[in-house]
Amino acid sequence: MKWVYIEDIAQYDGQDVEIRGWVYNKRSSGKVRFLLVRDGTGLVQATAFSAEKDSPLFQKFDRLTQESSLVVRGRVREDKRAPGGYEMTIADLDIVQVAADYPITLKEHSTPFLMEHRHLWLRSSKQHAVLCVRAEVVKAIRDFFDGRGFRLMDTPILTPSACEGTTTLFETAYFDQKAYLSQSGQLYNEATAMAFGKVYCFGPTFRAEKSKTRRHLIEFWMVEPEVAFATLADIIELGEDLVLFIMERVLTKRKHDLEILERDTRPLEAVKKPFPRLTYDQAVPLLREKGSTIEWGNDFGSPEETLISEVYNSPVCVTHFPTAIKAFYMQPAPENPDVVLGVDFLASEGYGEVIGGGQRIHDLALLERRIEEHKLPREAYEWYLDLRKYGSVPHSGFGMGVERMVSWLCGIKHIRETIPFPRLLYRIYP
RNA sequence: UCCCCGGUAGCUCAAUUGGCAGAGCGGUUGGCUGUUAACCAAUAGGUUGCAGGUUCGAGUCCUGCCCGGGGAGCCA
Repeated sequence: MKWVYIEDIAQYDGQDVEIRGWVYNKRSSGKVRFLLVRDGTGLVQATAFSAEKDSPLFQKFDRLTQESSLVVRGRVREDKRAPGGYEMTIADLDIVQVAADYPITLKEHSTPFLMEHRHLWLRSSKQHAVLCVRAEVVKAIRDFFDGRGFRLMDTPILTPSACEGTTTLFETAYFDQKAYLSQSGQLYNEATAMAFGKVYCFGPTFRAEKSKTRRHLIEFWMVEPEVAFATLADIIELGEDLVLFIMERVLTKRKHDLEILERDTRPLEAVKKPFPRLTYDQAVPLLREKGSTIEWGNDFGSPEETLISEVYNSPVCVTHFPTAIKAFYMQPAPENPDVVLGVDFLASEGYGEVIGGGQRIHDLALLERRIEEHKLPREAYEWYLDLRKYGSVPHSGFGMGVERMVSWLCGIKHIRETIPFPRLLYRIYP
């Protein structure tokens, strides 16, 4: 008998097939038995009928517990009463293993309990849906950049020095030296961009920040494109196109998962190019008008991001932040060196910053001065300064946080559910 | 690091002013020919996070600690 996956079951209407999976739930009603089977691709109801209640099939059925593994064989038929619209009439079943008391029931559980059982929680339908969306987002990101002639240039995870500060780095032994886990591939991206023109890196990044909010992970995935000769305006457009590309892909290919998540997709469908642009100078009075106490020169906090996303029914691009609060490599605006050519993309519906980036300093003398002002060890940046000695050009790039994007698309409030095994401030298990 | 909240059965939660520690789910047993987190009946299940204190009496009040959740700062 043919082994098929549940996601393909509609193609086998009227045929005998075999499904290999796990018990999601079961119900019995005298001489009828209902089994909800999942196989990783979907859920299907399998039904067993028998005139005698002690039939061998029923005896096997009654031994099954939640999450027991099994092989069921039977005929597929359309049935409106079944969840999913198709049902299998069980001819025979083999038990692979009878599961011990499964801790996660179909009833409510607290977050600490579910996080403790994350390795099992992944089997639940909503977690399954979120992670399918994540996989689709990752695929969309790669398709987007590969389709536009970007070269994937992976940057190292073990690095000899900080990209920005030094307080948020994980330190590790590197034989007789110290190494740090990467918190951004950007500096290396600038080198590969000068070699390949358009590049991106995509991988995990690590920040030892004692952040304990629904928007932060200690280990998260970031995609970072870098484009030689691109200006701030070019990179903003690239970011818009990327966001729209991912959104369209997920809305078409993961529609079913968004339904499972009960995501109202109308706000996502309404997102259009161009996103509203707002300079920092314009944002500050707007925020104060809405009740924020922000002063010119302060960075946005999460309340400020939420306020802005409430004003616009769209993602918003905020640009030209004060030089003092941004990274050392940010290019000052030509008309006003107190602000930089940087951009933050704030997602709609209060999902916060999903993209941050901008134009990098390409002038050697200015970059040297900034490294000094930020009290960074010059010797660690010699290679980086070389990029400004040998054919320096204006260039720009950004970083997009995968988990924040997934959380926005899925309408999931907490970022920890958007990665299979989240690393959090007080949780590294499982 | 700081602020707020919580910890009672396997799970989710109750417990009046400090006065017999309970319910639903899950488990087990039985019943039911179309269930949708099925339903009905019965049943087992407790070091109330840990240590100390107040009291005739503490799940409840006090002190310290541990663990977790939400937020700030910082950021994607």
